[in-house]
Amino acid sequence: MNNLFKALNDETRRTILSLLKYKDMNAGEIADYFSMTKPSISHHLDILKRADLIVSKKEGQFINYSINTTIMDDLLNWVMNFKK
Amino acid sequence: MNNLFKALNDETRRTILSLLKYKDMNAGEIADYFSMTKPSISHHLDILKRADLIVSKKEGQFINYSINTTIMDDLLNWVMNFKK
DNA sequence: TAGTTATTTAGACAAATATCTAAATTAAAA
DNA sequence: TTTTAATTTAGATATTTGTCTAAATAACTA
Repeated sequence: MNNLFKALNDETRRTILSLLKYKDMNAGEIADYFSMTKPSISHHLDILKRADLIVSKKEGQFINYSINTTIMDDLLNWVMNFKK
Repeated sequence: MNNLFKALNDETRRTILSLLKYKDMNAGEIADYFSMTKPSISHHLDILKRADLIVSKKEGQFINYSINTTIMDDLLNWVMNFKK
């Protein structure tokens, strides 16, 4: 749960997730969306990956990222616990 | 959303929430539960309050804290957006 | 093979965060 | 009214975090 909450505690990372919700993107496409350097975005992708919120797959010289919504179930369950 | 995710991104604060889930507690009772100074706990309570996750009510020399689960709905909706 | 492109890794640095001790505030009790 | 108790505020400090530039890695292209 720690990694999950940590990953979600950043606006840039939450935006990345909402981008990937609509379609898979490679690292460069994601970086182009932000006014931030590629290394910074790479770092955010790493944190999202560590939280299992996204999955990466190398395709040629590109690295494709896609969202993993199953991990959201953990969060869903956590929240539901407070709604009785 | 920022304040909410920030507040939840800490094990101590999440534990405080799960304590308050069962019964209201005053600041001292909450602090007694942890091996941490009262000022530190007071700071955590402040962050939870700013995120509207808890509510405080002064009763005599005590300050009673209770959970506000309605704010969890925001989080619930946010998560649901990813589960389509 | 040499050069270009996509991405990450490494290292530095400023800002944010969690914690502490000491002091201030507020209310009850003696 | 003086003291005690509950809690917060203030200020200090070490750690974590987000961002950057420069360098490294890996794969495509001419």
